[in-house]
Amino acid sequence: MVQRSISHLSLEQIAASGQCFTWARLGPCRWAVVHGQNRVEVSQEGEQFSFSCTERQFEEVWKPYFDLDTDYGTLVQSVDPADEYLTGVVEYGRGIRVLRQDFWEVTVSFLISQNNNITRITRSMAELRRKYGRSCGEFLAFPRPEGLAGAGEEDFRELGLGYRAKYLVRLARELSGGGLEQLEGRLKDCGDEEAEKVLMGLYGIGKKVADCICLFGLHRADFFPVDTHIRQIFSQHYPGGFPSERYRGNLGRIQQYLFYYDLKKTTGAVT
DNA sequence: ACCCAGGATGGTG
DNA sequence: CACCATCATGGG
Repeated sequence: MVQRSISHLSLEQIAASGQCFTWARLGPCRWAVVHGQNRVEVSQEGEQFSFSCTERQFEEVWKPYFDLDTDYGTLVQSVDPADEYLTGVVEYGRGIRVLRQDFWEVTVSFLISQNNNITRITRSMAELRRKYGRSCGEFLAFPRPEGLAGAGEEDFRELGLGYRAKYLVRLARELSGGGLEQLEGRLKDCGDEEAEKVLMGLYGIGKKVADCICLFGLHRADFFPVDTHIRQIFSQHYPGGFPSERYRGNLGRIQQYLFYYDLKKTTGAVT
């Protein structure tokens, strides 16, 4: 058991932020989180957290996963005080962080996410894990490409993937047998622009999904995925353009604050 | 019944 | 190049 005091971290907010689709709620302030072959149960009371793991696992796996080496306090302070909208947005989502998730799982998540809603994405990811997951001790880890490569389009449609089923069929087969490791290796040597281009070369992955993969799966903090929510925000609050340069180095995190706020607003959680 | 959802693809002008 | 119909399917 590891106990830590951590600021700028709300499990509740992150779980509802639409960046990860595989957390399981265990209680009011308690979540089960799976990352690769690791699983942890985390509970939160204010800024007090307890993780069901060893110190070593915390340092090596969960500290990076929760992006705890990034100073969100400084980031929050860097927000332009004259920008009342963004100031409110960051204040509202003060517990948001951008997780450092697994590349393959993020790729599948956001491949499925296109023209889809978060509830359905979450359900499809759970079904994929339930049907094709690898047994990993007491829990199921998300399947690797090999675990999905045997499935056909109809198999994925049954899980609610709809027309995206054919994308996943092809992706899983292409990245089986070392293809995934090869792709990850190649992406390491790429700059941001190049990485985005490489990902867009995959069937079913366009610019927006590629940007999500770069941000959430490759941990490249300057990607700023523009989806329907962000488009709406831009037209409503930044008709003259968003001040990207000011937030260079943290554009992805700023994007996540904006997205989260807009997401809650449309569900009526923001007054 | 209608519109929307963390869009991408393939075809057309 | 820029548009645009189409793609499944559940949520609100």
